[in-house]
Amino acid sequence: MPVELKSTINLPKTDFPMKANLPENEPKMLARWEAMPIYESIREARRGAPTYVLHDGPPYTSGPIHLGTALNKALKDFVVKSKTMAGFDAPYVPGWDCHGLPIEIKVDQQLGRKKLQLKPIDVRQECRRFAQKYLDLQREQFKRIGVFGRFDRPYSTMTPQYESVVLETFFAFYEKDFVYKGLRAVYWCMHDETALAEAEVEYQKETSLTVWVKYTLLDDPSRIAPQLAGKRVSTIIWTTTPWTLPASMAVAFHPDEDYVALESGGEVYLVAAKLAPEVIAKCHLPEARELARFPGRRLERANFQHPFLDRKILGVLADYVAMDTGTGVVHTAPSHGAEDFATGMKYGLDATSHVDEKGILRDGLPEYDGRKVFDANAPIVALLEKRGALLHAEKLEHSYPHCWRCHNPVIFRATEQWFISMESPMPGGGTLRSRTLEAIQGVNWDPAWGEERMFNMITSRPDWCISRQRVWGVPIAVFLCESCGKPVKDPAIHRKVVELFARAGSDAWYRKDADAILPPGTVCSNCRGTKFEKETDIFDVWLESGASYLALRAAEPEYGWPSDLYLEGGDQYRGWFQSSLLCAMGTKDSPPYRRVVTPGWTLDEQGLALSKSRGNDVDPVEIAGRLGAEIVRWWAASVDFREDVVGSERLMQRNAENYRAIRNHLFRFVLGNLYDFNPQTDAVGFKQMEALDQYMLRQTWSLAKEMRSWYEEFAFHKIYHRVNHFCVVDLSAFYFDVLKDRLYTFAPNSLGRRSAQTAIWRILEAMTRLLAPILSFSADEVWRYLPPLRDRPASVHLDRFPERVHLLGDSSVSEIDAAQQEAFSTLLAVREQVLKALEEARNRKEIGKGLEAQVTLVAPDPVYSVLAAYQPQLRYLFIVSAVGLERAPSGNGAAGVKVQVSRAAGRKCERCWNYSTHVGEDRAYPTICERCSQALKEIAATATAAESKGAYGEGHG
RNA sequence: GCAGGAUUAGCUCGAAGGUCGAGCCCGCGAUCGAUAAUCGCGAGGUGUUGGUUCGAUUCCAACAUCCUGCACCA
Repeated sequence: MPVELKSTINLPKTDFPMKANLPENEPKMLARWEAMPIYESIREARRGAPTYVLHDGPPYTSGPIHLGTALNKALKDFVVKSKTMAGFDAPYVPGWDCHGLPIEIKVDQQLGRKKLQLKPIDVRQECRRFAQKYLDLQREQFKRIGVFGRFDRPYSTMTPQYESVVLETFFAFYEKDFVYKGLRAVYWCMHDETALAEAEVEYQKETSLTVWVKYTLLDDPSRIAPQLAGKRVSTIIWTTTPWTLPASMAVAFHPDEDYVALESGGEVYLVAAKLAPEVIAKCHLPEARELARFPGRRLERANFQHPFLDRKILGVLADYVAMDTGTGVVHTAPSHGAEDFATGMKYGLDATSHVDEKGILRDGLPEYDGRKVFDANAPIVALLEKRGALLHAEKLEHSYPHCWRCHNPVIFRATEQWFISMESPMPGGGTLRSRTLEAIQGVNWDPAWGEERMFNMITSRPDWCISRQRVWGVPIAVFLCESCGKPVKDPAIHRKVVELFARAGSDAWYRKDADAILPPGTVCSNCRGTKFEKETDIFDVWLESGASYLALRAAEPEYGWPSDLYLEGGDQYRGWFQSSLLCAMGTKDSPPYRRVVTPGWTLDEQGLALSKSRGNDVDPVEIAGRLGAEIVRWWAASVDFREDVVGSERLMQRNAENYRAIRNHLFRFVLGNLYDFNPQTDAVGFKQMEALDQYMLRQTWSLAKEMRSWYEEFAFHKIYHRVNHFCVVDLSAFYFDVLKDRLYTFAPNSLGRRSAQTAIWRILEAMTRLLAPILSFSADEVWRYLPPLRDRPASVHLDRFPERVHLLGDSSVSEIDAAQQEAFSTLLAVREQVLKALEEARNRKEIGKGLEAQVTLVAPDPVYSVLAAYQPQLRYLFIVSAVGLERAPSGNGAAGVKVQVSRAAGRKCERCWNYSTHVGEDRAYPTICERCSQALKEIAATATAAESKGAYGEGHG
């Protein structure tokens, strides 16, 4: 084709790159946002608008973020940005959870033996440094994946202001008498003299001496079974820890399992039926004979004699009594086992521990008193033998808990702990538990099963143990009377300590002596004592994070009550959702959230958890550096987050491909065809537009409404799939393909071309805004390539979602034109038939591209009349050179349309590639068709006009 | 063991008591005027076993597998 002819074709032109080069360009965009600064600009733009508060759950600062964390933050970002674009003032204050055991353990490991020489205040300093390091790292990582928020002033549980609110929250419970101090069995390392958390315990193989011990029944045995009247009856327990026998307070039976009374050698033994054979063998009970059989519950509250102490032992029931080893009868020492303790509480048993912090037995018989627990085993066994209570002893290898740090065996030991009672009476009636259960029903749980789950957990949870024997946390800042041990409860003193914390942080508790904090002349209300010591325990970190929204509001009262949304993983039903709820109920008697949304877990393609050691780990920051943060975001939008989601390298790759399609199909194609379009002067009114353009604009407006409602229900994956479909199928494969003829070959300023440009411009303007919450980088990149408009904000993120006027241009245009809608769905259905027929012709080598063909349609009514009405458009819709139409006598719908394909008549126009019988009629251009001839005349006329007028501005500059 | 959840195409998803469907991937082809692009055609599936029903992938029950919490090895 001659150069001057080629130059009359309006080919796309844009600097908007096909290759996103996200890893390189995203940081530039981040720098631009930082310079604005974007978060503050958005808040400013929404000042005075109704607020929407998503309260951030604080991630723990002990390492870099992982894919689950990234998903969590991306989802929150989608919510905040979409609310912003919907017109809300949606602040987002990210938070971090900095205290607690995992950090203290890691710091312990770093310090090694040095820790023993350090004061608590120094250890805390190390922990603070550790937490701050990861807070800073995570902050950068969240920003890198495009999250907007108040990152320069986040909330953190280790700031003085926050710590003071934690303490204040505790005092609110304390002053209302929700708090008590009591015993509880915890893991205890006697070597390190400290309580251990579950996380600090590791199991190792250990050989222990196990014993079968006789407990004699004190009651009249006929009350259990008449056959036992007058007999000498005992039960047999089995234990691997003989040293706990001095603390034995009860024997536990399974309520529903069968027990038998075995007579042997003139005595009767009560053991589980299922274990009777084993007991007979091990304890050498000759000629054992079953006298009676009954369920374990018959033995509840029976009285037995302790084998060597002057103590009545109570028969109790417990579901955990197992029937696989032992005797089916469990000796119960409430001070030395978690379950034993719980059972003890239920039956009101004494849980006082007579084992001291060094693991030494106190207040016992001379045989074992003063010995370390494991050293007491042998003398206790000897004692049992002497008293005739030992039926059998043997060695057993089993797994036993050990201290993670010194690797010595640990024990259970009842110690004093602080609790918030779930049965605390509330001022307005009910208890903390019952009022919380009521409140749960007023929250919008999403998914809905959350309500039942939380309800069940609150129903069955024990009192909240809020104390820990650790240093990295907020101290329970209560004074204890030195003479009577009673804690001081005085609101005036509490206020003073809270103020101290707010001023100097909780480190002050470690720096100052009690006397320096307490007002002079403080007297114990219990014993009139005047000397006090400081409680050394710290709070459970869940109490800290549970106070997060209270802390945020204390600092900035403009945050309303309650917050609109909490969004965290399912593990937070036990954690943050629950602790936040209880803290809010205790202080404000209402839940802290209106709605709770729970994403699923992030797993690999096999459904396994992601982990570095497994090698299936996907690092979101690494992906951002290699493929782009946008890809992580696009992935986060693609999955149905309410269920477990899959994250893998393969999926990231696929989403990178998919992203590229959106970029080319939508962004680049439209921008390339707007190079000479100035909306102020070139836009065509809706009513003057081509029917196809009108139809596509209405489709887009319908999509916009759909997307807005999906944003409202957080159905991001629906947005993802619908947008994908829209870009690939509706736009690229159909609309844009059809439009190329009009955009490229029509005279630049012709109505047909301007109509198309107006439509694609409006579509892109709308889609850019609608995608901004998810594709935050790309949308803002596109923003800078869009034709300039007055009042266009500096960033898409400062703008709002499109309204009807932005797509339909005029409120007089109806949203829906049912007839047009119907007609196009018919035309599209026929189009499919045509494309199939063309493909068949292509396979027969009759044609190559569609324009080499002409088709004849034989259609029945009502399809025929639709086709007839749109006849002049059909060749463009089908991208062929000519369409003939005949009425068929009968048939059914679009599927009944017959399509005949033949080679197009005439010659190929060199300019537009359509075939026409009129090619050659223009003497100036003998190789072009009549349409092109007309177009060239228009171009020439415009050029002449422009010349006479002088400079001609080609759209925007 | 307890509580909650899941199972639909190779992958990510959508729908629905009535032949399920989309995009990607894959195969074949067209095109070199969206070109490290674009277009067309094609192939491909409801975890297992029962029950309710004219009809079940959908409703119900069991089972299997997986995920998340929690409890536990005296």
